[in-house]
Amino acid sequence: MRGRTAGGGCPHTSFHSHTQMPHELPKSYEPGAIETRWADYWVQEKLFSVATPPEGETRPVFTLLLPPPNVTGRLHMGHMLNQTQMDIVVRWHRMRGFITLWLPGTDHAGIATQMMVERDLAKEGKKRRDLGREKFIERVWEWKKLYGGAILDQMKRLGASVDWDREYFTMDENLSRAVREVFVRLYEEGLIYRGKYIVNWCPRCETAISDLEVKHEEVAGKLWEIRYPVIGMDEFITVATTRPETMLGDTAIAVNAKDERYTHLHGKTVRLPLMNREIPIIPDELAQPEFGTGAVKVTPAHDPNDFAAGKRHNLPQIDVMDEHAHMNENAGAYAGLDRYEARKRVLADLQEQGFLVAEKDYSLALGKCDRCGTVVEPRLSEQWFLKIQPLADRAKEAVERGEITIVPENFRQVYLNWMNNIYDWCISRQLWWGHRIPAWTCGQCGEIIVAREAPAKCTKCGSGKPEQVSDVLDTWFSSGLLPFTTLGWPEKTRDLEVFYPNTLLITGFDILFFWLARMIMFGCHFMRDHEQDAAIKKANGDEGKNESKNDSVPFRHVYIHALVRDADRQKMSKTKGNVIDPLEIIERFGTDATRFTLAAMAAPGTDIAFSESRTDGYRAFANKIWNAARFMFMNVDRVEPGLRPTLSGTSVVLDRSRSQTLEDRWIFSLFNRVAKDVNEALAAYRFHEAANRIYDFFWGALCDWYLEFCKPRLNFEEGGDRENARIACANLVNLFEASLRLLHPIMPFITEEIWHKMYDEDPPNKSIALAPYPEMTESQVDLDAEVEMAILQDLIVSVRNLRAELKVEQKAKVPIELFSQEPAVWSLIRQNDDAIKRLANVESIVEVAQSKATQYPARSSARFDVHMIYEKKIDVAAECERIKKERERIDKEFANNQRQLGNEQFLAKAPAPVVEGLRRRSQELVVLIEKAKNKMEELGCS
RNA sequence: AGGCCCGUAGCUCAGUUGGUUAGAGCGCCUCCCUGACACGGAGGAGGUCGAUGGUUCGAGUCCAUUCGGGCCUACCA
Repeated sequence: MRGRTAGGGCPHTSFHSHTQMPHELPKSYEPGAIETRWADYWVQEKLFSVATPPEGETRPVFTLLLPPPNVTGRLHMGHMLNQTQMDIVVRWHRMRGFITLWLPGTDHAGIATQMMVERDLAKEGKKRRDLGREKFIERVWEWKKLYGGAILDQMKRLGASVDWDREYFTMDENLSRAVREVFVRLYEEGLIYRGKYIVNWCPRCETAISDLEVKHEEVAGKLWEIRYPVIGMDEFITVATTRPETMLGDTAIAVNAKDERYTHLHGKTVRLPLMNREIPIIPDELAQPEFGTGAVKVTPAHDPNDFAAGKRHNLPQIDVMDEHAHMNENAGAYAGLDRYEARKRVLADLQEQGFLVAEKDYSLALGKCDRCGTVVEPRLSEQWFLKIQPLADRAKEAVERGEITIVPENFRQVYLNWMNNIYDWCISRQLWWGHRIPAWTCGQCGEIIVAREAPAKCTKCGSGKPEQVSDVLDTWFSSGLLPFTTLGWPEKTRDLEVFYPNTLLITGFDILFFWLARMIMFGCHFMRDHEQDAAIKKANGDEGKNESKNDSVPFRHVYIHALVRDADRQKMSKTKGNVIDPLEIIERFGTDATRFTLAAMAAPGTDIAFSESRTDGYRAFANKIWNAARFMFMNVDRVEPGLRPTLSGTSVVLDRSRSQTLEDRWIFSLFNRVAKDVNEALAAYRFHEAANRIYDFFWGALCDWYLEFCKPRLNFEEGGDRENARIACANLVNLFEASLRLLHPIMPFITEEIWHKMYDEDPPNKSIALAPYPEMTESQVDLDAEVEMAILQDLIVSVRNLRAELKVEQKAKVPIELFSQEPAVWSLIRQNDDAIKRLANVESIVEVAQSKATQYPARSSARFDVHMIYEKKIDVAAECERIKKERERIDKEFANNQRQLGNEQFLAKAPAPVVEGLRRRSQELVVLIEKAKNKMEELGCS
């Protein structure tokens, strides 16, 4: 239900019926109902859906991909920060006239989703193997249908202006087809290979995981030294290990060839304790003389370095564990034991048999599964790998050459460092949920067939029904393709032509390598011959810099956002229990206030310590806006019912033809300045600057000064001029409307609500989101007005200041005497006599020919002296104290100025405006010092 | 082991290429329920910018060292 809260009556009923104001607004802003209403409206009206632009389109394009949240996910503060920033940038571009596409979707999240469903199954006492692969996958799809949309629904509450018609899921048929295509092409190009290598294995998830999915944790462990008897000699060789149970799989001892301590043992063998196996001593660089004893055990099946050494020396690989990290039949007497149990027994037995030499405290970086925390076990297994170097080279180049810019810039270096030290990527996972690898094994001859569709028979031996490999692909393999697959690849679609490369990517640094790096690798590889529509590329410009740029990159700009922490700067985590639920915050303060908080705190590169008190403050800001609107409506309804804004392009319309009051000139000047700053801030992702600038303008300038100045003009009934009131109203309405547009990207809901009301629910666009964004109009910047206003403000504040100090009753009006040496100041004060009286609570202003600065109570500025006529016992001591303090400050500054101005080096080297400014200030200071001195004398201060 | 970031008012944070008097929100103190708003208005207190040294006419800002806090990358047994 949209519509005014007052309901019922005709909005244009005449001004005489005082019972019914057309714009009746509640006294305070309640965001809840208003926000959900507009959130629904935006989705239902499909306001942000983008049709494929036809040939010949000449508008600039802005494309942004939503980093797909896991289907299993629930919205957290990180999402909200990310999405708020994206929405701000997206709304801003849309309002600036870009064809703006923001693509939403979710990620199938292999391990996470499988775990969720396995947990459900466990409640029924079942395991996934009880169901079998097909049934299990059906079950996952059911789960996805039921819960998978939750996070996207939550997004709607944030107001995210995405194109819901283009929502994707990484397991959609078209995206899956693209994944198969990519796999096959990479395989055909020789970039994907299969082989038996050591991978990171999670015994709980029962799958291989990539290097990135291993989190290292520094723990206090032990280093055990074990001695192996050298055969045929009365000697032992001692090695050190942190994982003694792996010694069961040792197939050699390595020593460094240059290590003279062991030269005499070259070519000898040792007897492996517990297993009673004879293994050689080999010279290999694996052993570093400086470390430990200089000799190292070699276990090719359980350690990546040992694996490599084993290859060099043709050593057997003895795998002593199974996929659950239990010891297997190769572990002899220890078969069947869990790895840690086996460790205990092995150590005990070694001890007993006299082979354990020492047990030392040792700090080691233990690798744990990112997903479940289980200690990762290096495991020898058959996996699929992506040869990364060729892809990384291009991906590196794209960033080095500036075809992709990264903000904040330090992440550029992080990215390049990583690319420079990259290893092949293990892309196969032993899971059921995910994109199954498009490869088949022939049961007959063992041939591996990689194909887009299931082959009917073996391509080599011709026997029937090859079986598809059971592994699926790493989830990031498919999400790395999204920038082009969501636009229709491998088809050469018009969408690709228009929207690729994406303009921007906003994401967190935590998936810099997982996702961002992979998108760049895949994009540069698969889109290498791509060219964006020339007209659109030109329209987009980037000041012309884009035109020479390569169009294979997945996006032209990257903005990396910070981490949201709790108010005590602690990282939020479920285990710590300090997670702030954004929806709960929204419930309490409103989405707008929450968004504003995140924007205002989002200085690039700095983590955000989310504090509710800030949000509370911004809720007050929303309320302030609401009440300023009430004030405006109240006056419009009284002065000129039915008055609407004169929406004209990107500027604010100032009616300069008739009334040109100082406050109008001033606020319009300021507005334009702010518009300029905000546009610049947003262009540089300086969200906090944009937010603060608008906040200060709206509250500190518009509400605190402009509206106060306007009041008498609007009040024509009390003898005012009705025409003047009309002009004031029109200007106020236009200014307000433009301010709403300026604020809209950050606070979309309240701005939408008020904006519609300004047009009596019949606005020129379906949404303020489709109205143009304000830009600076140079001609409306009015420096004189700004200077004049500053003098008036200074005067008013001075008088308020005196009143507060003398504790003059709030209601009492006092006369003041004013002096200035400048005729211009005189006329300024005369023209604004009424405003000064009202805002400073002054009864009368008497112009005096002689300064009364020395008579208490008085204040001075460089431009005027004001003396208040008020009979009250003066606290001479306190006043002296105040002046003294002020003088100290001025003296210090003056001394500093003189020192600099007396310095020839400074005069010679400092830029002219700085010297100029200092000189001007010095003159002011001389005046101020003189005034203060006189006053002190007058008062008889010591 | 290598790299990165942070340390500014009681709290949370701004302070773009070094340039005149270091800012904001919240909190605190005083006064005011004035017809947009007490989620408000007016005024005020509060900082030797972690420490030391250097570059410079000039440093919160640049450099070095150091202390404290955080993060990322790394196959050293």
